[in-house]
Amino acid sequence: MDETKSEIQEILKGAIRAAISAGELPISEVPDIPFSPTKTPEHGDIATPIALGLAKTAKMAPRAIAETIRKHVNQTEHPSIRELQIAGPGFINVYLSYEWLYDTLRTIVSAKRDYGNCGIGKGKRIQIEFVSANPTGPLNIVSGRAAAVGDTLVNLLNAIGYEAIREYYVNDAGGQVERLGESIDIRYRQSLGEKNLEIPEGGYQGEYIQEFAHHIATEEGDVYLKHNREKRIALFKEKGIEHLLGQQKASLERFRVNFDVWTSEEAIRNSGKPDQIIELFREKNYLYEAENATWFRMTDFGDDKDCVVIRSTGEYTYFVPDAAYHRDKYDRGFDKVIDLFGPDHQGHVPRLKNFVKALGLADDWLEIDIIQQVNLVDADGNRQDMSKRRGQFYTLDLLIDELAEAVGEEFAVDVARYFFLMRSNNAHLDFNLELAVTQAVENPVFYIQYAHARCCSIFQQAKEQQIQMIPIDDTTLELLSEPSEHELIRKLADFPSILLSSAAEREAHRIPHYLYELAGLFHPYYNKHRVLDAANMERTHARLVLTQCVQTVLANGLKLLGISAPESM
RNA sequence: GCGCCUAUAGCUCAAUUGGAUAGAGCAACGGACUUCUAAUCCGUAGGUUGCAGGUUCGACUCCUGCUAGGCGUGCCA
Repeated sequence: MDETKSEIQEILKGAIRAAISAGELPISEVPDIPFSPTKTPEHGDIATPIALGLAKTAKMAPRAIAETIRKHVNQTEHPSIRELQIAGPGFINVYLSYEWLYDTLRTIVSAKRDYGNCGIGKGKRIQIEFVSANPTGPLNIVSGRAAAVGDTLVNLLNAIGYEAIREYYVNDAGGQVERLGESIDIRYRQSLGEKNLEIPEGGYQGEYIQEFAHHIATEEGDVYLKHNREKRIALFKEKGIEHLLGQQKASLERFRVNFDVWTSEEAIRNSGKPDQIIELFREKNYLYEAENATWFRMTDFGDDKDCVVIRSTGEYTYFVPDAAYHRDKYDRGFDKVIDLFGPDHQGHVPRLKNFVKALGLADDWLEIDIIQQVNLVDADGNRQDMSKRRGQFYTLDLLIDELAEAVGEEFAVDVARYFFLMRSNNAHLDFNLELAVTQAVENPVFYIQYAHARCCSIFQQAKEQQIQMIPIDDTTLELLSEPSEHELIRKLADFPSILLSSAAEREAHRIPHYLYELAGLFHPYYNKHRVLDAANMERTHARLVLTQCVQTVLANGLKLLGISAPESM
């Protein structure tokens, strides 16, 4: 399709050039030819608003310009153009020869699993960091959204020729995990019968902490009481991280998200890189001392406030290991890194970017994308706060469990992933668990999967009727002459550009919407026309090719989303 | 106060770099299984794109102001 587009561009440019020479178009330069999307087949295969754009400089009516351009296209010289039509305020609608549709099918059949992919990324290495939840509790549905989106983004980037990997930053250092250790300690001692203990301010109230502490108490008894409090907290912190991180890993695996690299904040802190960075910043005179702390001159980088990098206690704030972590990413040779953040870390974005700049790295090396929040709403539509510390949240596992009861385990993951992936990243998502479960059965993902299953079923039937597939070159594709067939093939032809723009603009949700539209063309076609017809084998073979192509594109798209493509339902 | 995100059909959401008549699903109503799978199809109905201006051939999209909600905003991450 890209080749066809540039061919059309050249033809139109030639026509404009000829019109200028003939003195019929008073402009000095031949412009680039933009294309506008054709929403309906009535707008042709390709459409351009070029005449509208030239109206001002040429001081002519757009339709008159379009007419002039059309006049200078010698159609007999260009068999790829079936018809040029001028429509609306002055759009030039290009109807291509049907041959391009059949070429699309040939392309799909030969590319198969690779159809839609391209090499634009040239093998450049990209790291995407996402989820990166604190190891202080189970993953909630917010992390589920991030996991689904990040995972798909990596698939998309790999499909367009990058070498992308998934990375998870484990915040196993700092105040939060300290509170975790303290909270386990309290629950542990309570479990052993100690009274008058309370979870401290900022501690973790969730039941899972009680259960875990109780488990330690019953399994290992009071052996930890022989240590002093500080030592106990350190031990419990370590035990807690191991336990909760293990839980998170299991949840992610169940959700079909497999990270390539897990990086520990503790390890970064101990690597010496934070100290090197402080040293570097000091040399560059980015730091100063005030109020007993060490500050970074963020205002020199355009921020309105400076920020503390070394607390009065002597500890680094999270900025330092974070900057060190990004330095580490750079040292590992990534051409680009993408961080997916939640909106609660939005304030961190300009600062992290400034730190990266202070390290001397290029501005566009680090990209930070925000995935908007997921709000929990009750049956009346009222928002409920989620708080890991207070123990109020819905876990990803609970979501999948509930969905699994309605539709089974495999489809539960499909439904959940689709649910998160169909939204654009900056849509604030109101989540009602009850509704999600009752609507699971009506989830649009089944519409897509069912279309795929139907394709498979046709081939199953063909096999039973002993209808053999024949080579595509021996197939009379011209028999695919129904408008609905042309529309289907046009949609199939869109896939590569949808994939590309979806990856390039980090808009994973376009894939689910595209697949839904494709299924939405296939189902009516299936209902109206029969593929297998013993009385018309020539057409049967042509339609089998079309069916195969629909199946291929659906399967390729679903694979990008990490959603299964069932052969029967 | 300042910064970011959001506001589209009763509900949940789409709409490619500014393009032609703003689209789906759910919910409502009426139809279609002796058929390659009815998790499907066909039809009806549903809109001042939060409000007010501006930019231009053209605005859901860009700019300004306003309203409402969410998030963030110097030693939590």
